[in-house]
Amino acid sequence: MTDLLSVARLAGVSRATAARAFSEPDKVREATRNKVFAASESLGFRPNYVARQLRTQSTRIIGVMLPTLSNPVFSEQLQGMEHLAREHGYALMVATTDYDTRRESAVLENLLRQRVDGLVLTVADARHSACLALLEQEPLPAVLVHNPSATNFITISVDNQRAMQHATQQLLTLGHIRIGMIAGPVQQSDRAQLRYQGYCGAMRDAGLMPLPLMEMAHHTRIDAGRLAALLAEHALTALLCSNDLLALSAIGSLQRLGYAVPEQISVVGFDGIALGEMVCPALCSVVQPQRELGAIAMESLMNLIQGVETPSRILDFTLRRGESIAPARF
Amino acid sequence: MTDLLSVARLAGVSRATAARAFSEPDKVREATRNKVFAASESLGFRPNYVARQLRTQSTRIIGVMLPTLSNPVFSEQLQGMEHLAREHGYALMVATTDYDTRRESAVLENLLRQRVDGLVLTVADARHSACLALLEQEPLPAVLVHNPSATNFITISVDNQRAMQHATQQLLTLGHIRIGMIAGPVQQSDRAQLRYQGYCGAMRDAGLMPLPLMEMAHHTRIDAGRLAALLAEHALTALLCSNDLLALSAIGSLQRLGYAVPEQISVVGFDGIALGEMVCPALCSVVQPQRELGAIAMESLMNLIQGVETPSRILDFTLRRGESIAPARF
DNA sequence: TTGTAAGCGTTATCAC
DNA sequence: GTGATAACGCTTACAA
Repeated sequence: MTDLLSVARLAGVSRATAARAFSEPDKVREATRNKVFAASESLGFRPNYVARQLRTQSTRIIGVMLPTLSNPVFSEQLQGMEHLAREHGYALMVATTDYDTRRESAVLENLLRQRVDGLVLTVADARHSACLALLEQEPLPAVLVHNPSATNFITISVDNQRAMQHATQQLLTLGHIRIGMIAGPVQQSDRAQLRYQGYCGAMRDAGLMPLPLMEMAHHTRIDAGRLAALLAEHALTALLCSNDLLALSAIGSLQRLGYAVPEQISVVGFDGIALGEMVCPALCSVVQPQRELGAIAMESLMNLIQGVETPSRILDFTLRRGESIAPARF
Repeated sequence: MTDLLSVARLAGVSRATAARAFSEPDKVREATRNKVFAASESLGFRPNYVARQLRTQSTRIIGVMLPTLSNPVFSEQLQGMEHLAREHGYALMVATTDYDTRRESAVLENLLRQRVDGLVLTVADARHSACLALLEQEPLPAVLVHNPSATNFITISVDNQRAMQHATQQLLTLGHIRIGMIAGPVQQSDRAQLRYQGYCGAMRDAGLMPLPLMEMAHHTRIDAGRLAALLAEHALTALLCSNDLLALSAIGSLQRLGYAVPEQISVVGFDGIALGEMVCPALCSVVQPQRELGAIAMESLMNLIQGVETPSRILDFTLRRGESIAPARF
């Protein structure tokens, strides 16, 4: 691959002039500039960003760390970040962790070695995170998404607890009393824990005993057998799920078990993934602005990088009514 | 940030020795090595990959270009690639194009300037792609996913045409005759076109006239009004969809329109996304191994980078029966 | 086993 | 306006 020096030679100018022709075109006489461009063209010159990065000490790369891309919440978030980063001329280096804290640390270390200009990350549990502890020592601009419990960082998220509390109240308003909640591996998700607290709060406010959280082995798939047992044991009429995939999986399982949704049992999800609206019954869900979470996080990071102070933000959620909840029947 | 020279000085050795302590530990006496590590530790040294990349002319970064991350097919594929790349010590630089050929070219140029060691890409239409034309001139290892029509490249995909032909035959076997097909913007997807050809082939083989492809404005969402018109006009009893999101959207719309699926109308999707299995009725779909497509593409790329010749591959599909198709009723 | 020194392809700081 | 030259932080012959 040709370099700037060859271009300069072919154009009959110095390397400095060739460089200027690209970066500060008006500081170069037009004739010279054209010679440089012609030479560049004929040699198939392509600027080497790595060299530039080393020299300028700035990579224009943003490191992105996410638990998984198999959940649309995160891939939509990533899509939102990608668009915004591109607008600002930044590229994305993306890594996933599968909710594994050791991978979180390894990924972070890698990104730091790559000298990314900033980070947008979502960790499994911000309160017990070696990775965040390390990051705190670093002067690198960083924004967390979905991790409001990381109080030492700038975070972008919705109020998970209040959101789930709101959803629970909605069910209570519909006359439900025996309401249960399921989640994926809860140790791996501070979000799920906050959502459970929201459920508990709403139940207690209504003078009801919250049920223990039913924990599934997988973040996004129901164990139909255990679900059936849970329903029977507590005679549930409504089910809250800590995310939409779990909720959709629950609805499918329930229907196969012979339950009518929402006539016999109401189901509520969390996240508001696009698919939830398409299926029938449309999923009732706490909608968080998925792309916007990513886009705003990236926008905030861009500010930080430019030295502009930027606040943490709690974005609004909405409860999408859908068709998967109905008044309780007695 | 500290550099190797400072570490070396603190350890009382030369820069070369410090470097070797990291890259070829056994070529350094243990005592020296420990001095280096200790110095490195106390200074908080972190290798600068950018400098290494410039020096070694190898970034250990793979460029990834995908149409969108909003379709699980692609995000799963990316997930598969990410795992494999990480295993091999490569990082991923990810960009999306929204099926826009101009963005494809821009993204490619960027990735080339970043001097990625290889590329895994999925383009909108491999037969008309400025981006691939450019790439052909480059000596860079590259693998295409989902673009079997790119004959000058190594491609990993399923046989889209045969797969859709198979699905269509399945419907024919069930007694369906009036079978229609819908797709997203077909100009933007060579895959959709291949799938349509598969449908046409099966229909003709059965002595039936294929219907024109019904093109939706969006890749992943149905226009319910137009769908209804289509159904009525041709009195369809079965509907093929060029992807699963479209199919799920179609099922939802149909149910809201009062159709029973599959009793009145059978629906078949394409891709085999995980969600399709969860909903009820479970989506009948041509399943392609999404993660594997990504993983194998990345594996092939790793081979290419090491100079090992690697063939294009057509992976097997399976038809998942699901619950969204049934025998035709007369 | 360790040190010296050149070089990767830029950008930036000087002079002219 | 343009040119010479020194970094940026690392790897790697080659020497010692």
